[in-house]
Amino acid sequence: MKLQILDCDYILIHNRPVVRIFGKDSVGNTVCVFKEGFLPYMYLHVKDRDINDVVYEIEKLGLRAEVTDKFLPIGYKKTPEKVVKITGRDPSKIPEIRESLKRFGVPYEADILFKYRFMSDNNIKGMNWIEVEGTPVRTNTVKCRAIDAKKIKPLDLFNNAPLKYMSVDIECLPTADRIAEPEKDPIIMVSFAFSPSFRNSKNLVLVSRPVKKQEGVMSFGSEKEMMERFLRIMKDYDPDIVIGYNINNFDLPYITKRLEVLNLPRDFGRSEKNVYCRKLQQTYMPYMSGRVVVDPYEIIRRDPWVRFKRYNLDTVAKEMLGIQKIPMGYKEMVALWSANKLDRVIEYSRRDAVLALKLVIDKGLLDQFFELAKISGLLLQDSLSGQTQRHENKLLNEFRDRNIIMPCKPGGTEMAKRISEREKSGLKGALVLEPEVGLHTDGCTIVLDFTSLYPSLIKAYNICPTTLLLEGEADHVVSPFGSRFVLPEIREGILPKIVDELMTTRSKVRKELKEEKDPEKKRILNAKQLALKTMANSLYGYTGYIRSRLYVMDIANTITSFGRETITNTKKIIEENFPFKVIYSDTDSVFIRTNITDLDEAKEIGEKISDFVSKRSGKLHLKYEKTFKTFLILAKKRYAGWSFEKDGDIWKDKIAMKGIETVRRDWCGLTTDTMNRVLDIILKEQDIGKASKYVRSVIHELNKGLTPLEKLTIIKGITKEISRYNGIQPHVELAKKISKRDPTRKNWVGERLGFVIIKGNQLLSKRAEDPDYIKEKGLEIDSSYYVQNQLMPPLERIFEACGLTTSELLEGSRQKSLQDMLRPKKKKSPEETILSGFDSIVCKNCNWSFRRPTLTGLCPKCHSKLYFSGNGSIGTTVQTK
DNA sequence: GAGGTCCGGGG
DNA sequence: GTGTACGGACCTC
Repeated sequence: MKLQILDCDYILIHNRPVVRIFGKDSVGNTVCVFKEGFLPYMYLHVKDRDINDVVYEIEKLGLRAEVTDKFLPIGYKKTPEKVVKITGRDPSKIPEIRESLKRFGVPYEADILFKYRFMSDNNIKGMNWIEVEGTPVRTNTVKCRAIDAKKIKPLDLFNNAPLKYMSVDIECLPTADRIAEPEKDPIIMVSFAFSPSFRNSKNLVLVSRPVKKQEGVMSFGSEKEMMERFLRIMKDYDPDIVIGYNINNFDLPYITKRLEVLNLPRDFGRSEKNVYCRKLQQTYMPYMSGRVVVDPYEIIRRDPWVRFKRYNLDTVAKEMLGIQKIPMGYKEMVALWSANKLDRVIEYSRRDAVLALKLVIDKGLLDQFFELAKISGLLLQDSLSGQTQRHENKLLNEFRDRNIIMPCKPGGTEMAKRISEREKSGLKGALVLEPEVGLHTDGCTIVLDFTSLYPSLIKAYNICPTTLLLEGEADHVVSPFGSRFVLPEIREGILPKIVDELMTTRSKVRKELKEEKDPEKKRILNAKQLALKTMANSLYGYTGYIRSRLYVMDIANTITSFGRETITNTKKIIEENFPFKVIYSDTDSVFIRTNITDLDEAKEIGEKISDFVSKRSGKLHLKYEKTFKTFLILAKKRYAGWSFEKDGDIWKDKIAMKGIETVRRDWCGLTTDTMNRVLDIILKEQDIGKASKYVRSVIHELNKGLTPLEKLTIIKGITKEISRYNGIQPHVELAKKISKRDPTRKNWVGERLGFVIIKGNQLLSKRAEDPDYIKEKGLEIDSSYYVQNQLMPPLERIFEACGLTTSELLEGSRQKSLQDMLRPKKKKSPEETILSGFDSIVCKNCNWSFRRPTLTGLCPKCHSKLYFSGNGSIGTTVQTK
């Protein structure tokens, strides 16, 4: 029998663990595989004691202990060490054993989840396929077919088994003016959406009170009856994937609590184990045995590729699917329920369930997680959470193959040590060169970057805890940071091996992707190459992550030091061999200012430079990324440019921005609009005079009161009781005012308030006013507030970088030509070194030169702790003996 | 620029 | 369940 692994757990039978693997066969049947005979174990590195004495003492405790040879993970050693392997019986007793054995030495692998220990040792990975030989068993512990496995063998199959997806959404009836609480407030509706359909229905709404008979609606006499049906639908449809928008932090915890209150069972997973939500700090973690709980909200919010202003279902569904929620305030819902007018509430609820399902299925939200599970070996449910676990599991597997043992997660004392160590010596990050601030318009600015710089460095220099030369001698590489790593001929590092495998597989997958025609397979291949990239790129982060099992500061420092050296060298190579200047660089990219105006020519030169540098960079590859026809840089990590990328034969342009936000929640629409327009004029027309004139016209309209109130409205939410706010905040003050005017409006928690600042002598925060009230009373807005607090701060920085002072911008004293604009006008402040034209400014103190006076008038160099001052030494190969 | 605090989604 | 765990935006110094 061939099965794809969906979930795994264990139970104790006669005091011995039995592993259960929940799998799907190729036609979608669920099968649970039972495997007996596997026992939990851990290792102990004995310190200051005779190892045989320790074995004897552990055996006295009734545990199996044996001496075995293992490599310790940190520091290169020619030969393995003697460690004790301790085998237990009940996995849940291991933590206790671990603690009691700490007096003998350092425990290793004593906190590996039992299921992952089993999976790792049997080469079984989440979402991968296995071949099982065994006999059927009768059991009432799992609610699907069960077999007792004699043999389990991993298989290499590409396709995925068909899965059943179901989304759930509940509506509750708050009995007070606050978010519903499961202890008190009933569930009034449960809606579902199914893929594939459930008894020919794509969706279904349950209502806890009688309603007229209609398609797709089932009504009940009470909440309890409705929830009983909920449980039956779970059982009958038997989903593999349970979806819900914010299901992790709302619907599922609510349902489980409510079932408890109603005295109903909570075993709607695939086994006898109850569904539960483990609370950790602020958020919950779901557990539903044999199934996977998927929260599109959490996935979308964490996706680095998409950014939305808000992440509520309405916004997200509109942006991603082009479908919105049915508009309804929660108060309206309560009112409609009281009035027994339920048609719209039912459709509202149904839509929510449909949208959540559509997000996951139509947008392929799980594709990448399937692949991440296959690569890391994690179960699908766990692959949904962070990078840390993925790397830990991957490393555990790789370590085991090479007879290396894995450290435990850091405990309290170890963490304290790490924190103080980090505070003392610090972790130096990437190199960000001081940019040549200003508008660059004479020629194209070419951007080149190193593909996967950190993974490439790990590979190129064999950087790994297991190759770090701490003592003794062997042929090695010295990093700019000063750490030594043995050459791969002596010992290939694990990190380099992982990175190599990830990168090699990725290029293979990308090749397949290009040739593949089947859209379904294409989708999987694309998800796979993205997952491989994610894994490769985040491995560096894991080494520097303070809670990592393999936290070695020298490793993280070594990687970044090589990175800094690479960038420094690249800048040098380019400037020595080409007539261009590197005007900015961040981590793995260089920005080159040229005098070339033709896009194709710029691309050609960019590629020529990339090749030239790549040839001199060993295993590293610099590649042409894009061209900016005009480029405006304000500061490190803050720039905008008129970017051109070639799509086939056509150049596609857009305004690209980094660190210059035009959209921010606490900015009004006017700021966003003005900034976008200003950047457009500056970059596309290169007319700073026109841009500044535009700003003045905006201010003029504002002063005359012609700007629509909607453009001036700032929205902020009230999240707690008004009385519990300490400071004075505009939207809170406004809420107080409204309550005073209309005493019926007093519950504000959860409301989002739009306000406009009006004229007056009071404190600013007290001058926030409701836009409707302003219209009604004809109040005057505080235009100077909008100029000073909303418009000017972001605009000032842009114009300042273009050589225009604030007063010039506001007064428009002199119409300027572009040439004039590029010359910073002489300012009278004595701190500033004054220059004209394109010469640079030199700081007397540190000799650093830059092109424009900075906003503060102080040298950016002397004030920031930068890395590149003393770190220029070059990694060289040292031969010993 | 560093360090601390708040808040998200859901009804 | 052999685990204990966010992260981004914003504000202040």
